Amino acid sequence: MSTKDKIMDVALHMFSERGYEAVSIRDICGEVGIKESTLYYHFKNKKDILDSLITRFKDHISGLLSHLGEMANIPSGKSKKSNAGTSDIVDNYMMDSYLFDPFCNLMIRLMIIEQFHNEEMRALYEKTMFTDPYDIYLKVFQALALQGTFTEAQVEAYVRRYHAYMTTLTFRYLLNGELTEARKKAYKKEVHALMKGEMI
Amino acid sequence: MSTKDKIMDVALHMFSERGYEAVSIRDICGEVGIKESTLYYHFKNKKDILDSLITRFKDHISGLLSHLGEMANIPSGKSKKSNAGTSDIVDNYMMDSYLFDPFCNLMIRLMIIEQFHNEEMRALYEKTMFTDPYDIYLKVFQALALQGTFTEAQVEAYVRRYHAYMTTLTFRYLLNGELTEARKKAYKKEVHALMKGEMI
Amino acid sequence: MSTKDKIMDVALHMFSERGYEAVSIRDICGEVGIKESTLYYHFKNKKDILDSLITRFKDHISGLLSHLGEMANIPSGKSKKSNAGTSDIVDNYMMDSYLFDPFCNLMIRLMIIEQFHNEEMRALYEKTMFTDPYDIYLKVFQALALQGTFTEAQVEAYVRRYHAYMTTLTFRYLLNGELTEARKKAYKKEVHALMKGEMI
Amino acid sequence: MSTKDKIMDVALHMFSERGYEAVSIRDICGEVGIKESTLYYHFKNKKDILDSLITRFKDHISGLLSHLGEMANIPSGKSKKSNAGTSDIVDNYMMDSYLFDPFCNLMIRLMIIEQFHNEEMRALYEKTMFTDPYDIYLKVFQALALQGTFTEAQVEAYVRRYHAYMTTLTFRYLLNGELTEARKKAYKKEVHALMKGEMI
DNA sequence: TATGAATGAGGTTTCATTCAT
DNA sequence: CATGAATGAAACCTCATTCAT
Repeated sequence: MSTKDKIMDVALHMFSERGYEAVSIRDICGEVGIKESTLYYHFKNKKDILDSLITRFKDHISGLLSHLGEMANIPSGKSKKSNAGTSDIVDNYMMDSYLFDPFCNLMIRLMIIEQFHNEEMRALYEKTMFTDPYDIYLKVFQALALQGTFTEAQVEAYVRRYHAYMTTLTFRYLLNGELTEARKKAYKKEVHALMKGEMI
Repeated sequence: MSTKDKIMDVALHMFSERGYEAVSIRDICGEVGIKESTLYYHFKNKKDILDSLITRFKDHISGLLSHLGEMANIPSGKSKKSNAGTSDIVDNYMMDSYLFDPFCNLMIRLMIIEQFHNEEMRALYEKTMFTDPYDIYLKVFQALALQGTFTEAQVEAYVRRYHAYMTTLTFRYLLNGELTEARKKAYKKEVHALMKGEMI
Repeated sequence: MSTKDKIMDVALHMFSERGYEAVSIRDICGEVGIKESTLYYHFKNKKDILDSLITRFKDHISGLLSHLGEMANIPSGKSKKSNAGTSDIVDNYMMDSYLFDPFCNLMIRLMIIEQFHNEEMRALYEKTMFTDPYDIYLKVFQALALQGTFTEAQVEAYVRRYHAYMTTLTFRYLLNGELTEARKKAYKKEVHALMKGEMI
Repeated sequence: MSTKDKIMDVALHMFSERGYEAVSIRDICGEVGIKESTLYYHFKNKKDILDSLITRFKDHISGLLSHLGEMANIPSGKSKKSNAGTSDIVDNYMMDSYLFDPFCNLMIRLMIIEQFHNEEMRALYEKTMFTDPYDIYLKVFQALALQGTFTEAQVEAYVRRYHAYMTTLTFRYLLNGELTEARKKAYKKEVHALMKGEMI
């Protein structure tokens, strides 16, 4: 990993634990193993590290969303197979590539901290934690409705419900202490249980 | 308001916006209108302000819980009237005296920020945002079940669902930007709508 | 003991350990058990405590010296008895009432610390640790010479030697760590041994 | 001289006059001509300056002692010439390289101040002002005894006496006010006079 | 790329002191 | 006598940053 990447990695870990302001350049450099003056070769200033992280996060998110968009455009004439497919979307995209992804998970934590006093962060947080997921779930449930799993009239209520479960479980299990494999597994299992038990 | 209370008030507002570490004694004193040295007459050190806030919060919470405990012991032989009563518990205690309460709301925000690196905060956050509310809802729904609103078998699922809605809405509307009267009203309305629409 | 005396007592203990500047009003008041503002009822300011101590010390010293002066004027026609008497002077005055006296001992320690940067203290230190003792020993040895213990010609050399022993032992055993009874006893014994062994 | 050395030099001068605690970082930096923040580039904290001085002093001392040890091993078959040699040891090592040495002299003053409340300092002070010198004088006088200057039986008494003279004169003339060339000269002369006058 | 050396601004805290009660 | 409340100054130290090498 390049020095620049190492800096971003260490910075994100620290920012997401203690908040941007509470982390010092010294803290970061100490962990990376470079002198403070060296950091300024790679970044204009402290803010620049944060900005780079945000940019990288936005790119990651829009990558995910565009992937998802392509998927949605595939004609749904795929019978049963695609049923599994649609909820796999949630597993693969929402979980594996987003909530469970180390980079994204830490970015979410950082956003949660910063959104209280940073409007840019608030907007991003709102979008990536509430708006986007809702839209994704909506698409998924609409696809499921097309497959006859349930009626179109039920879609909105189901989406709301699913979104509520996912959000609560996320805050409770994924944005708390360290994100271990055990926690991910437990989270996934509980989501699937709720999906089957209360969604039909 | 005494100087000490003013300090705690200002400190909480700032801590809950920017996090404990990012707020300086200078910031607090500037807002309160005292010299920094004066603050140290009232508090041993910066940490002491935080500790005092936490103590006050814990007292507030345990006050609420004990009140609630007394309520639960009142025999439920009150027909329809008490139905309204049980969900009033949620309105009065969970909302008006907790989520909407200016002090508690800011303490929750502060806990959210600090829990990422402070184990004491994490435990308190887990308890006051997930464990305690769940237990409260459980009591309320058990009372409702006794009144025949729904079967006992349904209680657990309903509690889970209600908790999920409440939590998600709380994070989305009450722990975001400023807590206005409009937001509180909207929140209450939406909760009631969900309650009636999806809980029967 | 009056509050004022308690303050002086505590102050002297602290000053003689850590030096005047390094001891704070807070330290003193904390130990005495009063608030800082109370101290200013008894003393004009911090310097005033030190000045009071110095005044008290000077009074003590001049009391000792005038006592000693009276003794010296007593005609020495007392044969053997007065021999013991003259060296009792050293025991009673130099040791019991000066070097071993808790107040004086601590004042000497304080002077040692302060004399490095305080001319008033340097003068007092020079006088009470070198000049005065030398003069006292001189008187004692002159009395001893009159009794024929040794010749007048030897007096000066004996005084120099005795002074050197006393001073060295004092710095080594009495101005070091806590002044315990054991240390005093050991000191006295060693002085007497040297006196007998090397002074004839 | 490097900035770091300049800091240590200035710090020692100030510490040895007013005591470690009473000297502020500001005082030191003002004299050195740097900003306070610069000092923290060279030293971890204030204590680190003191520790560095102590380390340097201990190194210096052990350098002297090991030199002295080598000397002692040289066979004494050198007749009269070596007589002068043995007491030159005292002149060169105890005086020129220790008591008169600007660095050591100031360190001794510092130790005297600090030993009253700092056990590490007390031990160092005891060793370098009483124990080590006694051992050195013992070796010198034993060498002189071998040359027949006096009998072996007299050695211990002579060492005690010499040590007492040296110590007293040191406290009186070398650890008092500024250490001028005149004072050094006077001190040396007086020591030599005593040596010749009372030691035969 | 990386570092050594420096800095102004600001951080938390302690200092001696005052003054009304 | 004693305290509660306040303060300006100064203590030690950390901050992000710069710049020559």
